[in-house]
Amino acid sequence: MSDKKKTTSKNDVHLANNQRISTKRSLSTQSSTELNKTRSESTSKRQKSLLICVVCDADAHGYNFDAISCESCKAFFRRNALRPVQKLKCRRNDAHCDVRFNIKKRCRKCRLEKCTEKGLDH
Amino acid sequence: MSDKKKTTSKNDVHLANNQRISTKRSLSTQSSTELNKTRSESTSKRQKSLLICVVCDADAHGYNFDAISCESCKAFFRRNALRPVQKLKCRRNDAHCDVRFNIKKRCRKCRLEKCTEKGLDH
DNA sequence: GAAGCAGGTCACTAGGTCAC
DNA sequence: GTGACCTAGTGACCTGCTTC
Repeated sequence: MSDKKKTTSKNDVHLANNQRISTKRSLSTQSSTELNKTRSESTSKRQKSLLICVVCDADAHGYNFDAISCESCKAFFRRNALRPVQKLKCRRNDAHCDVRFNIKKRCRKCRLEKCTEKGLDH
Repeated sequence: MSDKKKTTSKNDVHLANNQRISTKRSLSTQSSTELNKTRSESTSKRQKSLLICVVCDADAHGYNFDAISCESCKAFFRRNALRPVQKLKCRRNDAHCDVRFNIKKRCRKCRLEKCTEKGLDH
């Protein structure tokens, strides 16, 4: 667990308030510049709800599987990461369903694809 | 899903004893901030039979299709939600049939209309 | 010790099933 | 067609490990 961290610019934190900062945890590697945000840097108190999930835009409070993600996408990805995407069926057959948090019945296939696309890594 | 959490006023729980509490689950969407109801808040033990169906006044034990509804109205709505109401015929032609649980043959059209009116959402 | 995250747990509900 | 029961998916919260 833990450390996941890799930070790529792609991992700039997407704040709910539309700011962007890079807060990747320590991890790894990429340019260290991006990773700067240390825990303390990003203000000692983790801006708990200033982050937004890269998958569904819901409030997030940190990294899960190497990406800023919310509790529900984290759980979703945990359950489905190992499942072959092909086994899932898109609700609309066009594979571009909206999977944002405010959508009632989110397409599992599209949600899983978006997780992968956004860099969630199990 | 979840714990339910969010509470919208329309979703205040209608208790049999005439109390109201809000226990909405997350449903959807609203801002996640609202979702705070914790498990314990909504009383740890969901007051299983204190709820009454908004459609037919039968005992309910939680939300179905975004409204406090009983098992039978849930099944009814699931089967008929997508059916055009116009295709149904009111048993009395006045479209105000009593659809409470103690009525023997409930008018399908009026029952479906009441479901919609009470906010059941598929 | 504090903080962050992976994984576990469990209340809750949508949808399926089936006797009637 | 109805309604009771069952099952699987969801998401909030919890637990434990790791790092600082």
